[in-house]
Amino acid sequence: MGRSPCCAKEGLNKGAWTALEDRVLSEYIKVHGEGGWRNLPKKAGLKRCGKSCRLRWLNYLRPDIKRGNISPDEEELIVRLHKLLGNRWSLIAGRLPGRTDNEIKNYWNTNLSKRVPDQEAHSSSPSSAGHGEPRSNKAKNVMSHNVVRTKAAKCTKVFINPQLPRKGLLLADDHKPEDYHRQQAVVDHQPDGNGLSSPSLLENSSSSDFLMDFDMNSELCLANLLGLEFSSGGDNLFSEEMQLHQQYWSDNVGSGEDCVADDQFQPTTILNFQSLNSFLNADANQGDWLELAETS
DNA sequence: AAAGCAAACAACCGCAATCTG
DNA sequence: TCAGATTGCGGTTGTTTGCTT
Repeated sequence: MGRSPCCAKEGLNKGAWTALEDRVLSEYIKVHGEGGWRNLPKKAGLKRCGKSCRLRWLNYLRPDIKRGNISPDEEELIVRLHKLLGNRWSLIAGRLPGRTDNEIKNYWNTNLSKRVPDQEAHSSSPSSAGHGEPRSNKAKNVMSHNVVRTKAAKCTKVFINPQLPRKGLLLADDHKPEDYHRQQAVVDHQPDGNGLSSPSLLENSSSSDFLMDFDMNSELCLANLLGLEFSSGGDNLFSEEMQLHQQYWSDNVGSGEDCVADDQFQPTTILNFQSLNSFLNADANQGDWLELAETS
């Protein structure tokens, strides 16, 4: 019943890897490079499943891996990223050079999940079920209820239409009302040294809608983001809005709440409607006010 | 010293996403 | 376009290690 195994199990080694197996795998990958995991064991002469080889390489044998001694800074970053992203270990690991998703996951489950406030542990960490609950409790991965998440997409622009009492923000392209007139002024962006944008006014229009491009560099480390500030581009029509966004980001992104980036941390801005409501003094519903405009 | 227990961590498994022919 | 193959991710489990009694 069920799906067939990923590879034939007969005669394959399981359990801990030996030093010899490690050496064989490392040597093989040095020569042939990563990839082709399914056939790798046969070619390398290992009695292991391809998945097992991949895991062993990625988590332990790769030369650029740091292991153990997670620093307080890293720890803090893990906590914040987890609050932001939930149990998306690979994404979290991607922000911590040299750390693997498995290590971070283990570290979280054995150390951090016990320390973070109950509220968070329960809302975003299914594996926090480790608090005395049986291991067989197969909690599925559930995102924090207050985190909005989308498919990965390069989304950089948030449109705000103040004419719809601070809730007119746009819907995703698919759902945009036909009568919507995008008369926004356009705020251009000039990436600064942090890879962030420094919006500047390009064009104005009779409407006070505007477009802001956060343009976070895909390589931007969250550590940079946590302390980010927008430059408002001087006194202009949009200063107030800029300040609101700056306030939002420093209040919420900075603390890791109610905001999430896409899978590659590509330029994506997703604003939780409750948070936005609170600072826009609006009463929007999800989908009422937010648009992520795909730019690629 | 030994048994019991819990914590830590390495590895496995199933599923989903992505790739490829 | 689609089905099968492959890869990657995250939850779970098994084993080892260290502490306590």
